[in-house]
Parts: sequence; C-alpha cells; structure tokens
Amino acid sequence: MEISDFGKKFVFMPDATRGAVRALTSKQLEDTGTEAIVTNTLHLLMTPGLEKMKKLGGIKNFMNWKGTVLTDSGGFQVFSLIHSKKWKGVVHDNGATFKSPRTGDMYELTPESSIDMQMAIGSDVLVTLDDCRSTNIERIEAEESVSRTIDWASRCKKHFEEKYGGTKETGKLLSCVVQGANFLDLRKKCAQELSAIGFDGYNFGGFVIADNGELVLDEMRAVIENTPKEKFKYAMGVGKPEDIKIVAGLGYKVFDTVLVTRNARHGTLYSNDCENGVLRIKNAEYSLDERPIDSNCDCYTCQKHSRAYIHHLIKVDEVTGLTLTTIHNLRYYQRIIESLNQQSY
RNA sequence: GCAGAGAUGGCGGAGUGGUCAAACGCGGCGGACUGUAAAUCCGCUCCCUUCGGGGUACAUUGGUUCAAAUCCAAUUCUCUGCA
Repeated sequence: MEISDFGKKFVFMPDATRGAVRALTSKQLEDTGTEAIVTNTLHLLMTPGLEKMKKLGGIKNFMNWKGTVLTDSGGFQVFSLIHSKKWKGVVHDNGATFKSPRTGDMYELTPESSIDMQMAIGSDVLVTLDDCRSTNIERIEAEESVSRTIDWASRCKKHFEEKYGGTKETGKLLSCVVQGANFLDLRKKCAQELSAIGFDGYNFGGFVIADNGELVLDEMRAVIENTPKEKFKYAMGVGKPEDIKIVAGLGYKVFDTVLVTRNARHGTLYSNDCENGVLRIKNAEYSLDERPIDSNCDCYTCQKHSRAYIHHLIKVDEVTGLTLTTIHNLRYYQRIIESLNQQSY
C-alpha cells in the first residue's frame, strides 16, 4: 500500500503493541489479510528503547513486516496507566512521566520525544501525543485535556517538520487526536483547532463507549463534521464487528481494537454460525463439535481444525490454541473490512 | 507382627468443642473484555428452595456434651519406621 493512500479505503489494524500481534508470526499475520498494524511508542520505548530500535533498523526490519505501520503516540497510556493510577506517573504540560512498576525505571514522553521514538520505530503513520481521558469526566478536566492535546499536537507537528522535514521529506503521515470527552462543543473546538494546524489524518480519541454501553456517535460525528473532508479519519479503539460497521457509516475509514486478539486469547470467537455472532470456545458444548468455528470462514484455523480441537487446546493451555483463535478472529475482521470495501465500490 | 501417624466436599489441602456447608488452591460451569501492565479478570460450583430459608454432610458404628469435622471407644482402611 502506498502511504499516501492510507485511509482511502477501509483498513483494520490489529494491535502489535510490543512488536507482535500476540501469538502470531509476521507471516501468520500477513496471511489473515492484514495490511497495517499499530505498534506502541511507550511500550517500545521501554523495550527495546530508542537507540536499540534505531540500530535494529526500525520495527519493519525487526519484525520482518512488509505492511504499513502506524505508531500510537503513548497518549492512550497517559490514560490507561497514569490517569487510571495503574502506574505511578505524572501528566504535566510538557508531557508525561511513566514509572515502570517492573523495573522502577522512569520514561518521559514529550510531544518531541514521542515523535523521535516514532521515527526510530520507522512508522509510516505517526500520531501526535495526546492527553487521553476517560468518558465521564468533569468539564474542567476535559478542557485541560483538550488544550494540552492541541498544544502537544502543534509541538509534534513543528518537531516533525523542523527535525525530519515533515511529510514532504519523509513520505510519512502525521495524524492528530481529537479529545473532548462527551462535551460536544469541546469535541468541535478541538477538531477545528487541530484542523487549523493541519494534519494528514484525524483520529477520534478517548473512549468510544459510554457508560450505558452505547457508542458515542454524536461525539464521533462532531469530529467528522469539523475536520477536513479529504483527510483520513481513524476511530481509535473501534470496536466490535457491529460497531465498525456503524462507525464506517459515519465516515471513519481506519480502525483498531484489542478486542479481536484479546477475545481470541480469552476464548471468545466470532462466528456467523452462532446467535449474536459469538462462539465461546471454552464452553462444554464444543468439546465434541467437529465443525469449523465458522462454516464460511476461509482462515487457516477454519480450514484445518475443528471446534473440538481448539476447545481442547484452550482448555489445556496449549499456546497453539491462542495462535489458532487469533488467526480466526483476525481473519473474521479482515473479511468484514473486505466486504465494506466491496460495498463502497 | 510391633511402634507411630492419619482418614475432611470431584481432587489437593486448612480447620482440632459452638461464629463450619467448612479457608485457600486446582478442576468444573458460565460471563466480561473496545488507541493491550490482560494466555487476564469476575461470578457460581453438596441437595432442595416461593431465595426468607430448609435438608443431609467431615471413613464406619456407638458414646460424652446444651452443642462434635473437632473429645472418647471399637471397627475398617492408608502411610512411615522397626522386625
């Protein structure tokens, strides 16, 4: 895929946070029809680190991955590790400091250092550092999140252009993240101010599911309506198969979620043979079921193995089970994407 | 044969007079997961129930006591030493 075509058609990117889609080799990943992956700036900054990543020739060389790579900036970890108080850390106007509970080491992400790390990774599509928050926050917190996110995005762009020559020199794309929680006027403001700075893509940030379990469609629409039409829109963290279809209808073209691979590891598989489209492979009813997970699926797992076999592997903790379920779930998603792309012809 | 130790729910294993239907772990059954600290986490897991409770239970049988998985006796079985 030409990088300039990124987001012209629908694309689903599985999360290869630390340089692998869990349980899959790069070949197995490619065989699911995956064209792009998301890797994570903070996690790769911690291990192997910026200098080693440079020496290793970037993530594509390291993984032997020929497809597209998008790097998340570490903005989500500002939420999931610091704001959620999972790790000790501080968010401040200049960025965020993370303290790894494993090693006690401190990691600093600023708008500039996030870009530097994303360049070291050899990303095709960069993301500006943002101050991601949960959905149900007070307005004052959302305002702080928005103003920081805009400021950091502006600094990211400046650094990307001044140090690396920007999109023109590098051929890479720089996308930004729209915050604002569930305050529609803040979403609008954030989207408009980021548009004024100018980016190659606009990402919907924050949480995509409200407390009532529904997609935050109004907020997502506000971002579409207040950003340049011709630039790609990426719905970060979307979502369940039905969510992707809905959000695709709003104008988002790019998606990623950990659900597909995490569910696979946890035994929740996608199958059109089942009611609700979900098959919980650990359940006793599959112990003697010789059918494939999904009778219409063309993935390796469905071509070669039965529900009973996969049920067994998962029950006895054989790692091969994780590989087989991940291949299936990912292929299921890529087939949804393929069908969306066919429909839009 | 003699001397010790012990027998607890599907399994392992706490508990040694009342607050014990019995900790904890495993197994079993079900569920959750949405820019990954997640091969993780959360329920339920003797029988019946109108979910308030009720009924059987800690090798077996008998006894002591207001009250026993817990104390006593006998029986059966298991393990470890010594012959």
